[in-house]
Amino acid sequence: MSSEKKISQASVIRLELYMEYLEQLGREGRKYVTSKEIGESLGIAAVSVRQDLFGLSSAGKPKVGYEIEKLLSLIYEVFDMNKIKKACIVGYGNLGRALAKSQIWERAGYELAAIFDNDPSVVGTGSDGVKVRSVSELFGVINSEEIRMAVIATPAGEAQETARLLVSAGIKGIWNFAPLKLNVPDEIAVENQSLVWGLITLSFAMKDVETN
Amino acid sequence: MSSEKKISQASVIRLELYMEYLEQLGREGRKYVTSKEIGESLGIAAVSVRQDLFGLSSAGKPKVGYEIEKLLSLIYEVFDMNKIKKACIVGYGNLGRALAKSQIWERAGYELAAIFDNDPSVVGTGSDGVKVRSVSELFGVINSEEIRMAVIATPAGEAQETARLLVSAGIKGIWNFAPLKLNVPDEIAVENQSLVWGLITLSFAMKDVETN
DNA sequence: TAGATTGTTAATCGATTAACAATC
DNA sequence: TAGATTGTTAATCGATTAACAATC
Repeated sequence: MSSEKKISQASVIRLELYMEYLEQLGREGRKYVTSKEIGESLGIAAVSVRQDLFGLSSAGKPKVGYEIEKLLSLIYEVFDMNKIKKACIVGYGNLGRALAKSQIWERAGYELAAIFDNDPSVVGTGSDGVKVRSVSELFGVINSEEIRMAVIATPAGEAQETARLLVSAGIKGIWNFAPLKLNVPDEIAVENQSLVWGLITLSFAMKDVETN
Repeated sequence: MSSEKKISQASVIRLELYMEYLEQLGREGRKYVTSKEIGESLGIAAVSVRQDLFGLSSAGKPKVGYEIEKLLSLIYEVFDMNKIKKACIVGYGNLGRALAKSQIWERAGYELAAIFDNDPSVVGTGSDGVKVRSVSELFGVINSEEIRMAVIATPAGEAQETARLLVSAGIKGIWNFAPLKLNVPDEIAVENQSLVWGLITLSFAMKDVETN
């Protein structure tokens, strides 16, 4: 049914940039924007912008450009932002707490439905009405609440075992903050966002610039 | 002086994976590892592993494999992890606090030297001996302490102005958590690690799998 | 030695950029 | 209409994979 072209990982990153930029233009009351303007504002070649939007089967108008509202609808659709999906967090340390309190859930179309932690001293506390439960309840809660996405914010040493447990409970996508490759079945989507790897990547880029 | 080959962004990500894996093998007392074993453990083609290590001018031994300690030294060098560099955080909200308290600094070779925030109610508080200062002190402190790397953990609306200020103070690399493209001079390294973009990327991957 | 594994060039694949016809 | 901009194919570029000689 879906006649969509394949959207590359690089294109996904750019579409996220376009989304923020288009929303900003929308707030300023703009109706249309050209690939040239998007490209110049974001440091991307206009032809790359057109290719990315071509991948969305987007309908721009020659000479006028792309209708901002329509383009945003297509992007929201691609990112599955229109329906509310349930998420849970495993690990309620500093990072887990920051994530729980952040506004990313609403922004991306999620409801934070559960939080799990092993530490008895945090079980029962919570954030905005979501109580922290024991990991022993993880399997049952994910099943009964039909949660399909989970965040791993545990210590690195517990990440692999947590992933195994999550998959057995029916989780289909894992947002992994532990700095290691999770061993999970191919059909499980994993997005790694290890903070330390981000920091190291920046160190590399800074060293690179110096050396030149 | 550096005869290093160009290391691609994709290779950097893989080298981070190798690093964690090699350290684990080292803790288990292993001395050598082959590209085949690294590849199979991390889901990467062995020839890709060899190409990445070739980029490091690494000296493996045919039939034996790569010496783990030597390989790790080369990776630490590439990631500039051997010398302590100074970092600062701008924005002491939930995310800024989680970052300040995390162990990533030591891991990646940084010393968290300063924290800045605009909110008078958090100025003066702090984390592990690092006091939160007013943003009005930012320029002076970065200059006198010779800090060259900064984290932007401010609200998105303040990120661009913060970046401008940081660059004017002499910062050379920015770890940006705001979901937008920062407009900075080309020679400034920027690593974007917007949490909401990570979450959206996962949503896309999950949708992709469903559709197939 | 024979066999396994590296180092490195060549081939393939995919993503970016160029070109340009279609069209508003 | 003329000119600007999109949509889309072709060309280029870079990264991944294949091939295989060197070598331990």
